[in-house]
Amino acid sequence: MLHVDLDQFIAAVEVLRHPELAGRPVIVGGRGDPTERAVVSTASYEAREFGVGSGMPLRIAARKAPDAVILPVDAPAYTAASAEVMETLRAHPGAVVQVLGWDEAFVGVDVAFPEATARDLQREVLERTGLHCSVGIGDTLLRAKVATGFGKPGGVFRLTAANWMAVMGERPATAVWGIGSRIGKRLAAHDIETVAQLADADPEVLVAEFGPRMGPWYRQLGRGEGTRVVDDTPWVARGHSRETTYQRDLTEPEQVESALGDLVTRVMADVAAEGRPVIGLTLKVRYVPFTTKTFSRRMSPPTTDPDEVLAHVLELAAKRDASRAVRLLGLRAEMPMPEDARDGHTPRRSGW
DNA sequence: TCTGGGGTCCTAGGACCC
DNA sequence: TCTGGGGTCCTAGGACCC
Repeated sequence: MLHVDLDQFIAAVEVLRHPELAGRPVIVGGRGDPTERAVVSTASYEAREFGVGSGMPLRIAARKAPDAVILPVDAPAYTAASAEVMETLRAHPGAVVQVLGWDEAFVGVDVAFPEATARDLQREVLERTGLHCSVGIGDTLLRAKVATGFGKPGGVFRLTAANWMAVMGERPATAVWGIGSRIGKRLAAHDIETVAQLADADPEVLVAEFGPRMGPWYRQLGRGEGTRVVDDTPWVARGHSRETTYQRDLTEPEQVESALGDLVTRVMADVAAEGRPVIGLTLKVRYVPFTTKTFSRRMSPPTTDPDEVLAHVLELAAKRDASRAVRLLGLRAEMPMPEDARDGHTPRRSGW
């Protein structure tokens, strides 16, 4: 299968509609104001030369790349561009498309020369959308996904059982999709540093450290093994959440109450669009010294009434430490899965 | 005057029931 | 002067991804 990943997607969409920005460092994040609390969504390759990357505070990014053009996030524009890209992939004969996000998808094809298909897809996407992409080829979703990184920008790379260890074995375990820095540290505590060491790790050690499910799972990741089928079953969201980092910390109870009302309104708008009730709520509170608490509760019976949800949210909020200023509030509503989406009918995790 | 926003899944521990 | 064992549900927290 193939994994298609648009190059610097958000920045590329911005350059398409602002051609005068081509070749300049472009940073997209927040409301485009580097004095605000926000982070970088995407930096163009020119901006990355200055050490700017995704997730970096916008304020720091502006300091590193003082001449960069900083633009606000325009989600509807990226959603539209993404839809155009995915339609292009689906239009390729025989392609099964599993969308992972705005800028990437797995594409299942049954062909003798996947490199040729990869080049075809790159050309089709470029011709129809003006966007460049990199393509990974693999015999598992994981290998295809990891392969794409070696193809960037604009290239094609293949990773299979035949070359996985040769290419990945000596790299850090965190080079694998699904092993982040935290798990990397816990692995290192057992002298598991590389992909090869993870692949050969003692299963009992991993089970003892990570549990009966995640232990064997991480070992499998080290081997590059996993799903071999692209699943284009439409995604069904398990829930919807909204969160806001306030530009000025909330100190008064009335401020918190009104902010919670806004959150409930936004979350319930998404929930109402789904036509499924709320079966659980999680309230997230980030205090001023950077600490986060969550409060959750099940809803029985399920409800679609925003007023009822608000009453429950206010009860949850009463559990917070009211003496501390609030920097962020988040609310997640969990919804029941539709009958026909149970038991793996919809992919349990995208891509895995 | 560091540290967004939207998702998913797993684990631990306590409550509760039989 | 004794409190097993299995199962499920709930809450809180952690980790990962784009």
